[in-house]
Amino acid sequence: MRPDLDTVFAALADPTRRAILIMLLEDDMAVTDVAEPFDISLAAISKHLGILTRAGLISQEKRGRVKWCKLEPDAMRDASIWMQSFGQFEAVNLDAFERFLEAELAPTEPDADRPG
Amino acid sequence: MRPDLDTVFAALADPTRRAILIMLLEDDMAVTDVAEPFDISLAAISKHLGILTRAGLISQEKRGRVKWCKLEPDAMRDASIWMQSFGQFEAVNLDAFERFLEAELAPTEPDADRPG
DNA sequence: GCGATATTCAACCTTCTGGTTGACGATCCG
DNA sequence: CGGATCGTCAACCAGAAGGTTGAATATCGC
Repeated sequence: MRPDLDTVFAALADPTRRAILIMLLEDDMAVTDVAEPFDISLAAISKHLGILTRAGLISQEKRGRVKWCKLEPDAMRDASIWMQSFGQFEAVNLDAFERFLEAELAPTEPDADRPG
Repeated sequence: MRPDLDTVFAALADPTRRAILIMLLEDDMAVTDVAEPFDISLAAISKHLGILTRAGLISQEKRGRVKWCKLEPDAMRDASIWMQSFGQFEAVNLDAFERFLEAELAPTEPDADRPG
């Protein structure tokens, strides 16, 4: 399923949720561990994770009593593509960014498990 | 001034506002002309334009009694970079990637998005 | 000056959002 | 088994978001 841009952008509009996404860049995490650095209730975090899940930005898998949260970058790609239609970001540091990526990606094997 | 990601993403989360941005891709427009294809009041459109302006996504310049709206793609730039990091490059070395992100985004927004 | 046009302001309504707390269903472990 | 841990649910609340309408402000053109 492809959540619409409304849902994705709305999910991204909250700083807590963006912080969660950044945390998940490092590694998959359990709900309790996601909640740890924040000053809000576990229930609130649980809601945020629900919103991120409905937006397709993460997925959640329950193993035992622990629910693991995993980044799902595909949803963001759609939104990213939408934004790029506004194009002309040439002023940005994309040069630096691409050089960085080349350096990072070149040594490793191209990922086989990533659809198109 | 650099509006923060909260403001930009929140502005993008509304379909009316995204439609307005697409219209402005073609050409600068007066407020009344922006409102024309929509089924909501002019006042509502005026509010949307205010939100887009505060997000830095457009600018408004008054000439005579007509206020011209102009696309300002720069604001989308930060958000676009932020998103691309997740959308396309999650397989990269994340430590290095985060340092890159920090360098790109931190100067304007100290740690709102990066707890701990 | 006056009426028409362009846009915003102010007040209001309803719905959504993000937070709380307390109770609950599962699951692990001693 | 029984207690602790993990996570969600339900009810509730304050405030923000998106819409409305009607009045107000500016500017244009005659």
